[in-house]
Amino acid sequence: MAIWCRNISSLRRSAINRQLSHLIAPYVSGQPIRCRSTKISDAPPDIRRVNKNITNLIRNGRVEDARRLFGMLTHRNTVTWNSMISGYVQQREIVKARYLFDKMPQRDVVSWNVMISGYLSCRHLEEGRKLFDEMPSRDFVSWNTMISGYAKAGKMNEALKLFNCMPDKNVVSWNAVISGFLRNGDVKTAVEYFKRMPERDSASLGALVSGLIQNEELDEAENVLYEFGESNDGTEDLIHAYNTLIAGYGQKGRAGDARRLFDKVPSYSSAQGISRKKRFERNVVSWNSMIMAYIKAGDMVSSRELFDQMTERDTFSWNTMVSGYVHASNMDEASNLFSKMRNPDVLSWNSIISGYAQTGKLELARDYFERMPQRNRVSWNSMISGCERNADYKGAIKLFMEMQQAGEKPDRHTLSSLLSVCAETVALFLGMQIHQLVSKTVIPDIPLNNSLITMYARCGAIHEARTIFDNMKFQKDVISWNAMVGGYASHGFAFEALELFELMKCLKVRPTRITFISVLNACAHAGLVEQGRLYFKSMDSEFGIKPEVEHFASLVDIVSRDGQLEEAMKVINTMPVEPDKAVWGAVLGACRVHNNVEFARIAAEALMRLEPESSGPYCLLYNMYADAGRWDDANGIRVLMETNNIRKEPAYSRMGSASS
DNA sequence: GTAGGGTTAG
Repeated sequence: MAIWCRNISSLRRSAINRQLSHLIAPYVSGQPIRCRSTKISDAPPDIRRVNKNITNLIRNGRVEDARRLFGMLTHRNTVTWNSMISGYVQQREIVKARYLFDKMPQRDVVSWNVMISGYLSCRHLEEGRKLFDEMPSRDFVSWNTMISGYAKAGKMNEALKLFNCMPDKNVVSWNAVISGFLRNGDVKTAVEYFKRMPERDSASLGALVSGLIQNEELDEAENVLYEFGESNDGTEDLIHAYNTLIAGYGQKGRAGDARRLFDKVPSYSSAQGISRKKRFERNVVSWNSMIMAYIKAGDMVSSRELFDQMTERDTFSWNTMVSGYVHASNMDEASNLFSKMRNPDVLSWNSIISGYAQTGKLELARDYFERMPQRNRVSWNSMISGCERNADYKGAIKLFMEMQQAGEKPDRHTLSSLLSVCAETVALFLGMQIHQLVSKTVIPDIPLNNSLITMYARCGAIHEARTIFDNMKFQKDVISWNAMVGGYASHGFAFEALELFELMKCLKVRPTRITFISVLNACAHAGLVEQGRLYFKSMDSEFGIKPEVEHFASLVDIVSRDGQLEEAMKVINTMPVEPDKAVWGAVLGACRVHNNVEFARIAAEALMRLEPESSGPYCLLYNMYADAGRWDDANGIRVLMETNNIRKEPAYSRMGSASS
């Protein structure tokens, strides 16, 4: 039988063995361990088999189980030790690995190599190098491990030193240094070394092309593809490399270039008798990549054309096309295509659901959601975030409860949506509970921390928001800053908002249009007229942000609150965008405070045009006329209201008392 | 398919 132990019956009695047999069973010839001691104890010691079990446990992430098995063995060979050490290395448990390494009776070159690679993957370069220098003999792997360790850590000088004094380099050594150059952005040297390589294998060209694409060197990638793609070496995976570049062009929105490359690849190879794998011809990935390129460029017509031409589509092709339509907000085509599918998988269903949910068709989304054969976390998240974005806050919470009942655990996306719900509904208590859930279930990343800040800030818990913000230390993005600056600004902490804004500029965090909305708002509330003007000017002059209508509204607000109503009108008359109700609302409010009836009339009339149903401007103007004793004008407004069938809203009860 | 190095497409 599969497990060999010297004294199997005593082992069997022990609890640990019961556990072990349970967990080893699936990996041993698919059969549970039979506890008939005669059969097992008669079995010959098969270390290879035991080693395999250890490896399998490790492969399934059960290193400690492997360790328990390892500890029970009476016969181990070097491979047993090496496997166990490698298990710890994979788990980054370098101390435990080293303990075994020091304890093992005999080491071979693999033991050293495993240990070295363990140190390198934990970024302990010096320790790795120490072992490398100590080891009695080295093979290719030892050298290459060390070289790639240096290359990955960005220490190309050290990598090259080793590479140059390496007695015999193989293709892996070359690949390691070249990918090191590429990772460090040294494209030129990478290509140079690639050209100098004595031999290349199937991965060399593909790795170079992909590395060049990551360095935004798409044209260079195309050059090397032509120069080296045709040579005898490395042509096996030529289509792979072509596809890489087609996809690369696609991601950069260069659908034309992608197509040019796509057209260079024959649809069918004329070479007969060569295995399909080795022929240079379009495969389904080429087609799918090209379709994606068109979708990325927003050309749904061409992508559909290509899709229709395909003779062999896989689920990926269908899903790409469906999600393309979803992103183009063409839900009719998306669902049309979806209804024609081979087997929609969970991704296909999720595309449709999120498409409907994001476009506000929550009932349709729910309908598909109910019908899908299998749901995953993304399905739930799509529904919840759809509800949140369409202001169905109750629906979002209800779905979350259903999700928990269904046994699906929330992830950062779920929690982020829920925090947005709390922020929108100013539900501080629920928000705090979600915060607890965050602490329990995930390590918050930047977006999730931003959601927390926004939630607390919206709920007025500005100190809580600031605590999260400060705890993020250097892990902030501009959204974190915006959330905090905006939180201060909207709760009347103008000074704190501006202080933070200045700090953010000092730290070279580039503000966005959102930042300036908060900053200008803070200035408006704090009455900082000149500072507000300066900030407004700096938007374009310092940061190249063209002011939009919201910013103009703030500027108008700033100057008109200060009583500079003529100045406000000048801004409105010269601004390049159409003034909206926020702009005129600011003017009207200031006119009321500063008692400027003439400008109030202009502002109110503009508002009446923009919002014909609202009684607000009528009421305000009425009150102003009444206060000024201009009863004719006041009555004129009343008549106008009756003519236009405007009913006063309860919020404006002040007018009722004034008129009666 | 017992352990160690580089690396490639949607």
